[in-house]
Amino acid sequence: MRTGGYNTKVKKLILEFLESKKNTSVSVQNIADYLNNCGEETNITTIYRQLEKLEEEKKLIRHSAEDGKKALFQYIADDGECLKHLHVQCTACSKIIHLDCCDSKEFIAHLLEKHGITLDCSKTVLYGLCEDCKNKRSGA
Amino acid sequence: MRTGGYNTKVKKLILEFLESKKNTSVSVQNIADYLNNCGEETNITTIYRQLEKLEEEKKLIRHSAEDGKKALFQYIADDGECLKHLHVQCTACSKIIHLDCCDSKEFIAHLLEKHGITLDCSKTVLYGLCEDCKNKRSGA
DNA sequence: ATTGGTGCAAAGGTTTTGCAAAAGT
DNA sequence: ACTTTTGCAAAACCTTTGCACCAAT
Repeated sequence: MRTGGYNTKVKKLILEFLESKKNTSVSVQNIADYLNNCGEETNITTIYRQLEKLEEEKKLIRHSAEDGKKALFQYIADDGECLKHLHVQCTACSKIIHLDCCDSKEFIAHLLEKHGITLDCSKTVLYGLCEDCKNKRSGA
Repeated sequence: MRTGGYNTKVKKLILEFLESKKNTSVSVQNIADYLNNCGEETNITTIYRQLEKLEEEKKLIRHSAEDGKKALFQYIADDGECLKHLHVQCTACSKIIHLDCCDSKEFIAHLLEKHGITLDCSKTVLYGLCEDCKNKRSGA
C-alpha cells in the first residue's frame, strides 16, 4: 500500500514551492499566493489538507510564526537530516540556518546526558538575528 | 514617569499567578480560570491587554503553544536571568527547564562566534521530552 | 468502480478593536 | 481632574469540519 495517496496538481505544486523555499518557512497564505500565480487557484481548505498529509509523510515540518498566531511550514531534506539537527530562523529576514555542525550536535547530546532531555528537532526553532541582518542593522 | 501604570487587582493577580507557575507556561484561558477562582471574574479582553503590558515591562515572555494556535506566557525572573539563557519545555508535562548551565551558554556563544547568530532567548523555546516523562513512557 | 481529493459554506477558536463606563492616581 | 483600565459587543483572523462533487488509480 502506498502512503503517498494520489498525485494531484496541487500536491505537486505545493511541494515544488516548499522545495524552492528550502531556506525559509512559508505560511498557508504564501502557498495560496504561489498557486494563484501558477494559475492554479486553490481553495485554502485544500492547502490545509495537503499540508496535513505532507506533514504525516515527513516531507515538511510545521512550526508557528513568531507571533504564535499562525502555522509556518518548512521543507525537510529528503535524507531526513533536518530531523537530526536544529534550525535557527532569523527574526529579521526569516532565513533558516541549518545547524548541522558538530558543536550543535554536541549541545543536543549535552541536553540528553546532563539534563536528561530528549530534544525534538522537528518541533524546535531557535530565533535570532543572522550575521547579514545584524550588519545591516548596525550599519544603519 | 512611571512605566508600571496603575496597580489594579487584575494586574496583581495575573502576576501572582504567573509567579506561582514559574516552571510552566500558561494560556490566557488558564489565567481567566484562575481569576475566576479568586472571585475576580475578568473579561478576557482585559487579560489580553494586561499581558501585553506585562510583556512590554519584560515581566514575562510570550511564546506559542505547540499547536501554534494560541499564545502561552512565562514568568521571567526579576533579575532578568531568564533573558540570558534558553528554556526547554517538556512536550509531555509542559514543565519548563532553565538552561543556565555553562554548556548552554557556550552553545549560545558558539552560535555567535561560528555562525554569526545573535540568539534571542526571549523568543526561543526548545521542545523535548524531560527525563521524568521519558521514564514514565518507557516504563509503560 | 473505488478511493482519495477538492470546493464551498459554515462554524470553531483565539485575538484585536472601538467606545463608553469605572477605577486608580 | 486626569489618566489608565475595564467590559461589552463586534470584528478579524486562522483553522477545521461536513457534505456533495470531481479526479486519480
